[in-house]
Amino acid sequence: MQEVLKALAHPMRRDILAMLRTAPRNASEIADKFDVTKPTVSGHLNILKDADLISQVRSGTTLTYHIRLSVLEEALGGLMGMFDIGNDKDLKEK
Amino acid sequence: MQEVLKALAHPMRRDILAMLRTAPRNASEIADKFDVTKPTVSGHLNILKDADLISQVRSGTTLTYHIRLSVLEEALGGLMGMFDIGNDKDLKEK
DNA sequence: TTAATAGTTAGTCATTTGCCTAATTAGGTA
DNA sequence: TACCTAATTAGGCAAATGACTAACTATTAA
Repeated sequence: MQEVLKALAHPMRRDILAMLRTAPRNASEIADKFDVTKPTVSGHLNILKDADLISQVRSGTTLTYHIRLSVLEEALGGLMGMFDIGNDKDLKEK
Repeated sequence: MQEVLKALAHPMRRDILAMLRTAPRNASEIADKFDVTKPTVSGHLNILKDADLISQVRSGTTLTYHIRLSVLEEALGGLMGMFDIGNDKDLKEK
């Protein structure tokens, strides 16, 4: 969870995840969407990968990135649980 | 949302929020729970306050901190929405 | 094997973070 | 007033972050 929250703390990384939510993309496609250099994007991708929020698949010279939605869901779920938020389970207070 | 996610990225700040979730506390009570100095805790409280995740009420010399759960809920809700997560609304895909 | 392309890693630098100690502010009380 | 306690702000420092340019690795194609 710590890794995931750190990863989510940067807006560009959230935007990368959001664009991968639609479809997988390779590094160049991702980099084109942002006004920074490729190495910078590569760094952000590494952080997302360390948090296990994305996976990569090589095909020739290109690396395609996929979002790992379940990891995101688990982290957010854990956070909600930590604060007892989102329990639609109609108020089953003790 | 940016401020909230930055605030949530530090474990001590999440723990502070979790303890305020149970009941309001003053700065000393909070500081006692952690193995750091008061100024350090005060710094974390400032960051939580900047994110609007807590509010403070003075009573004499003591400041009592309250969690602002709605802010947390909104931020997490926004995040879920950003990734289309947690829509229990039985799959109403377009 | 030489070259071209996709992408990463290495190295540098400025800024931010997180912690500490010391000093200061705010309020209550003798 | 003077003093005590609660808590903050100020200042300093090491480590982490986020960006860049330059150099390197990996794969395909001529």
